[in-house]
Order: sequence, then C-alpha cells, then structure tokens
Amino acid sequence: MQQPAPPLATIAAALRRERERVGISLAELARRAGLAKSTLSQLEAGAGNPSIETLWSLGVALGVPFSRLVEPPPTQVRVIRAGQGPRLLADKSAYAATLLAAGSAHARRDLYVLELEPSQPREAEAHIPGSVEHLVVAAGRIMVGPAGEQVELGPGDYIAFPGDVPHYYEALEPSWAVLVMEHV
Amino acid sequence: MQQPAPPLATIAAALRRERERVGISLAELARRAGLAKSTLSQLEAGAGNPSIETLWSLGVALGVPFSRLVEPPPTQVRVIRAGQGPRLLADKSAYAATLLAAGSAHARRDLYVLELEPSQPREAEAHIPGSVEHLVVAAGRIMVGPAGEQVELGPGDYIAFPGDVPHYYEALEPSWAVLVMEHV
DNA sequence: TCGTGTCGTTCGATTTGACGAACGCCCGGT
DNA sequence: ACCGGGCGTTCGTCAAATCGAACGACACGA
Repeated sequence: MQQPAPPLATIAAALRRERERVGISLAELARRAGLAKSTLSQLEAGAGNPSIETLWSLGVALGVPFSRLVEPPPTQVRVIRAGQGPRLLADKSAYAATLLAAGSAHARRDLYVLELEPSQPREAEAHIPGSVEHLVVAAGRIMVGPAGEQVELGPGDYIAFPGDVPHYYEALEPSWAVLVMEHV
Repeated sequence: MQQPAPPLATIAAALRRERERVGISLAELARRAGLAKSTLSQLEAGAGNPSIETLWSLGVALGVPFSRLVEPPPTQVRVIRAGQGPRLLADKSAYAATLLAAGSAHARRDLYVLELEPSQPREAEAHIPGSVEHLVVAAGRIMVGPAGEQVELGPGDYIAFPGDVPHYYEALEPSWAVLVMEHV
C-alpha cells in the first residue's frame, strides 16, 4: 500500500531538499543531470509531472535512489530491551517474533527478533510476492529455508531466501535470530 | 548508487510481470488505473517514458509500491557461514564487519555482522544524511549510540539511531551483533 | 453461422513535458 | 559606478506522451 496522495508535491520537496543537501545550485544540478534549468525549476516549483527518465537522471545526479525522491522522510534514537517490545506472531509457544523496526513507507524492511523452541517444523505461509527474508542466527541451531531447500544454521550464520514461497523454520535447540523481512 | 541502465525495459517487464501476477487483463488494468489501453500497451511493449503520475496510478492499481516497478527482480537462496563472506572495515583488529546483504537500489539497507573486541571506543564517522543504524546485540556487551547518548546493550537488546551524526561503538567484552545500515 | 463480448495492437489528434533563450536579480572584481 | 558571471524564473516552440477510436483475433452462446 502507498499513500494515494499525489506525489507531485512530495517530489518537489524532495528535489529541493536533496539538492540543498548536496549543496549545489539549481543550474548546476540541471547541468549534471543533463536537463534544462527551466524543467528543474518548474519541478521544484511543484508544477509538472516529470517523466521517469527525467526523474531518474536527477536521482543519479543527486546520488540518491529514485525512491528517495518519491517518498517522505524517517527516524531517531530508540532502544528496545531484550524481551521488551511488541511480541507478534506468537501463535503457539514455540515461535515468537518481536518487531523492532517496522518498515516505513520507503524503507521496505521490517526488523524482528525471532525466538524458537525445539518442536515440529513451523511452516510459514508464503508472503506477498517479491518479499525476501534475511536471517542471522544469534544462538542455537535452526533448520530453515524454502520447502525442499532447508539449511541448518548455527550462530553467526546467515541466510537469505524468497519469502513468497512456502518455507520452514525448525529449531533444533532453543534458539534466537535476527530477521529482516524485506517486502515488495 | 543505482544502475545507470535506462529503466525503460525494466519497467516494461515489471508492468507485465505484476499485471500477470494479479491476473488481470491489460484492458482491465488500464481501466482501473484510469489510463488508455493504448498507453499501457506501449508501455508494456517497452516503448515509452511514462510520467510519474502514469506510473504511480499503475502502481496503485496493481497494489504494489512504485519502487517495485522501476527496479529489477529479487533474489534467491544464499547462505553465508559464520566467518565467511567479505570482511570489511576491519581497520584495526578490534572491529570487523562482514557484509551479508548489500542494499539493492531501492531496498536501501545493508546487513552486516559486527564483531568487536574490547578496546578503546571506536568513533564512527558520520554517514550520509538520512541514514539510520539498527543494531541487535547477539552476544557480549556493547556501549553504543550517538555522541553523548551511548547506551549499554546486552544480548537481545536493540537500538536504532541516526547514522548521520558522530557515534561510538565500544565493546565491554568480546561481542558480536547484527547491524542494519539504512541509508539515504 | 452469425452475433456479442473482450482481448491486445495500431493509428491520427491533442495535450503536455522538456527545451532553449531571454529576463531581472544579486554578488565580486576592476 | 560599471561590468561580467552566476543564480532562478518565465516565455514560446517543438517533440513526445497520452488519449480515443478503430482494427483483427479469439471465445462463447444463440
């Protein structure tokens, strides 16, 4: 989901913001991006509906990803102590997830801590297409991966796999891990 | 950084891919997005340089974020064993970072494993504006945070703080942690 | 077999985004 | 004061993106 809000104003603001961050003039940016000053001027004024190529070249010239130009901004200092924080997905008792950082509109990645007790394998439903799961085991041993491709991991081991196909988690001993869920 | 490659072909592919995923016809999508069939037809054919509004409405109609339409497809299964993988930033010996997953063009987050030995505090240079660091301690004890706001963390503890100001890492005992660096 | 519906493509007409030139403005050097 | 140079804006022109309508192809039912 994304805000139905027209991105025109957002883009205008983002362009000016990023340009001033880099510390260059409108004319200079236009030059680097290979655009006419007038075009950029109108874009920053909020007038206009730039083509992809135009916005793209601006992103390149500014050294920022594209997405940064069409979405609003982020965060500050926060601490969540072990065991604190919203505990999610604790369906049975063998599997608990604590949400540390929810993906903002443009940083599409959620950060979890996963706690698992030995039990029968947990089958995770497939998530929305394009999602990727990143897992780093902090302690214990876990069998994990897409159906048919499970791998056994120990402390410090890392795995990444598509989240949009059925996959399994199975703790071989009491374990916990850091999960980065990257969606869409 | 992002690929200098013209995203035109990527967009074409993404549009068709996402549309077929949703399982609707080109005409139906055009209808939902409020566009002419012809426009969409040409876009999927790879001809064209859509405006932001056009692409945006397609994203909305498809129920996917925008970014998904201007970037290449995702990953697959990958495992990096503890101690393997590219070791970075190992300036002295008290601080080593292993890159697990580099941020893709739009998923601007790098995943690291950090290993720290007790020593004098490490002062990290400020990163580019807008960056945020997320840290989950896996083992040991670490003092970490922006200058003047350091916090002591133990296993399972989580902290997030701005990466664009000077900040410190100090291991109180041999430690390791998972770091998600979220940039720009 | 014919009609009706939807599909995706192609074609001209029109809207509109991008360009280049000129403008007024402010600053620094001579 | 005068002048060059950069700034950001505004204007008319041109190319291109978008539209609407028509097309042939296919499937289904009367």
